[in-house]
Amino acid sequence: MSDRGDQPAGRRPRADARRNRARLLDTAKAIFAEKGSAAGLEEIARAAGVGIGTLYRHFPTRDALVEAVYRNETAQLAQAAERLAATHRPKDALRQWMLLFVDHMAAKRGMAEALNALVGGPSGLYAATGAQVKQAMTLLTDRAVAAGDIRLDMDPIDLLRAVAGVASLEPEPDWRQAAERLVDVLIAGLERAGSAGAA
Amino acid sequence: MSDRGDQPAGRRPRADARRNRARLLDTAKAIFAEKGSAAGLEEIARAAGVGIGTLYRHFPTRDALVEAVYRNETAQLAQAAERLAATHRPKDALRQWMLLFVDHMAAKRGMAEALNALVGGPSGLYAATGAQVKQAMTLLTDRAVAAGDIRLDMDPIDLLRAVAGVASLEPEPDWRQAAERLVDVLIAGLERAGSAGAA
DNA sequence: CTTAAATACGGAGGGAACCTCCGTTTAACA
DNA sequence: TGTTAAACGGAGGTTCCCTCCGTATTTAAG
Repeated sequence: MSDRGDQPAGRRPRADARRNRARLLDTAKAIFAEKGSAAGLEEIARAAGVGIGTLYRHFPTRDALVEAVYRNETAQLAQAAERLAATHRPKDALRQWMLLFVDHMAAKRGMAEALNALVGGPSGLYAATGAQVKQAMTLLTDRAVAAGDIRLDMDPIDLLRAVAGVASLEPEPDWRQAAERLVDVLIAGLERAGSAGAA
Repeated sequence: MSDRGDQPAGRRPRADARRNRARLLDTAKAIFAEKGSAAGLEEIARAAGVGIGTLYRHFPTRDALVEAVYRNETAQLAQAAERLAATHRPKDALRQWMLLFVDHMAAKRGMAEALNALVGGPSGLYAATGAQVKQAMTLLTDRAVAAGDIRLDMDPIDLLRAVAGVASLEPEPDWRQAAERLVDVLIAGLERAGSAGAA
């Protein structure tokens, strides 16, 4: 199962509530992975063995459900950023983490779409998880800039958006490879960004 | 109005059919620009003063309508590619055209989404218009490669996808600027692509 | 153990959008 | 002007979204 859930104070949450919540998360994860995050919510509820009302009580919006499902994934991603920052030289850490980001999109097909949206809104939905990703990326780019590895006069999150843009479309066979190439092109470009605009 | 429409042989197409088709295109263009290409089709039909059945007869799927609406825009884009190729040095032409691509996304807000999808499927929907864009991009990158300006071991269309990824999200204020920066980073990266992977 | 109160369950049903189907209307051509 | 192919338009079936509320279950107090 994939969630712990805190209850700050008062009565203990009911056993069935916790059980159903966990079931919904697991089921949703499976179905999102298979059919993308546009899958029907009624289908998820049915597959989880609960009523549609229960789904909506736990996750008032589709976004809330998507975010809850992928909270674990993004948490892993954030952890990895810290680990890489501790064990690799700045530029390598950045590059590897972006590739890891690609891998996470590759792992579950439906996740591409979700991660894309996750990175999407500055203050919008997904704010909580989106911030994790943003923070991880910022950590890595700041380090690389400080080390003099790269120059960066843009929002680092836009680099991820670019990668996501390549990865979030139809399942072409060499899709992951394309994303990897793009990462390398971006890294190479960052090493001298600012000197290309002399048209 | 925005469409000519050919009729290969036989009876001349009816006047009302041509009129309604043109109205639908103009109305759809306006509404897509305002609300994105997810706007309701019934709304478009109503605004154009025709029945929903008429809309579906002319454009059997939502994609068919979107493609028809943006066919002109992408045709312009394709023309611009040839013009730039004729008047600029290869690398500059490529860069300028990618910026033009950004401008087109900026022009009509709803178009970002549409262009994104346009560039999306390799053989999927939007095949016809998508090919125009792909061809333009390929022309420019081939030239730049031949001139020795850049190295390119990836599908050139992925570069556009990356740009589209940055541009197709929430309306951040400095959005167009971000896309421009990305173009420059990409161009810079292409000038030495292949040497960054030495992790 | 019993019981009251709080909490959660589940699905009926209203609403919106999609798309099809077909009886009616209109324009093209002789 | 008459015939006929083509086009019109909207009613209605389907699917999904989400809300609302009567019923069932769990908790914890007595």
